[in-house]
Amino acid sequence: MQKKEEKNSIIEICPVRNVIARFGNKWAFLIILILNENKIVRFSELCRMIPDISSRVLSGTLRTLEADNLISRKVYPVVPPKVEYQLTEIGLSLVPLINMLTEWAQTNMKKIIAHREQFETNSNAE
Amino acid sequence: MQKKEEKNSIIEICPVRNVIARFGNKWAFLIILILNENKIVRFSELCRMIPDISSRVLSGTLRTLEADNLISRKVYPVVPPKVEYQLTEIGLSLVPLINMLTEWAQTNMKKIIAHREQFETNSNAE
DNA sequence: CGGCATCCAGCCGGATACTG
DNA sequence: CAGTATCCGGCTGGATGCCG
Repeated sequence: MQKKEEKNSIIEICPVRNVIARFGNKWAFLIILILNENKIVRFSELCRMIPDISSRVLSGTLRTLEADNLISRKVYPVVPPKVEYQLTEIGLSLVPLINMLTEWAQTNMKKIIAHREQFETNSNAE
Repeated sequence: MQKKEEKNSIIEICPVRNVIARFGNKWAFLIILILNENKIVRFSELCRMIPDISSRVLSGTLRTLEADNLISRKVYPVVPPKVEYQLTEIGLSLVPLINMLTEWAQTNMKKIIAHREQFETNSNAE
């Protein structure tokens, strides 16, 4: 199961990245933001709010976030099934950071993308 | 070159993630932090400071960061070659955010990992 | 020294189909 | 409704070797 036990340089062990890497995936930030705005959201609502995500990936992402206790999952034993997701306290405490990242990105976006395009043009031209 | 032109849902276009995704990779954060502490670092120094990274991946990551104007690359036309990397202003402006993320991770790390392990145990047991 | 070329394994995310 | 099962393509990251 865990085979990276050997590669224990200071950096590979570094638990910070271990933690951060979990929501560095494609959808985690967005899901956290949506849960923050809507407080309690059902699975199918998330599906509709993020049209590009497949239910397989959505459920996987939710599972990871739940495992890390960033979101909580509540199942109602009814038919048809009903499952609600919401942020935990830890998840909530992450929201301001995500917002700051988002603001930073919005602020610097234009310059970054412009520079990126120019950089690639130069690379190709050279 | 760019074939995702069609998939232009609100989210897929979302430029914020487009920007953030670039340093959501395995080494970017760490490199930015190292450059912040050492101001000016040569390629081989980075190699030594991050023993787990291959030179191929390191140079790729540096290139991406340079393309986005987060770091600058200065080549000295000497033999043997000498290349120095340092943060740009934009890169520098990102440092506080990374530090906050790091602090957040350090604060919540233990709880998160504990919860994760318990979660996985439950999943296997059930 | 600072890369790039090549090759390759593993994982991530997407499409589709099916189920309690 | 809320997933799981299966399959699969592509990208990321790692190992190695070469080159100006």
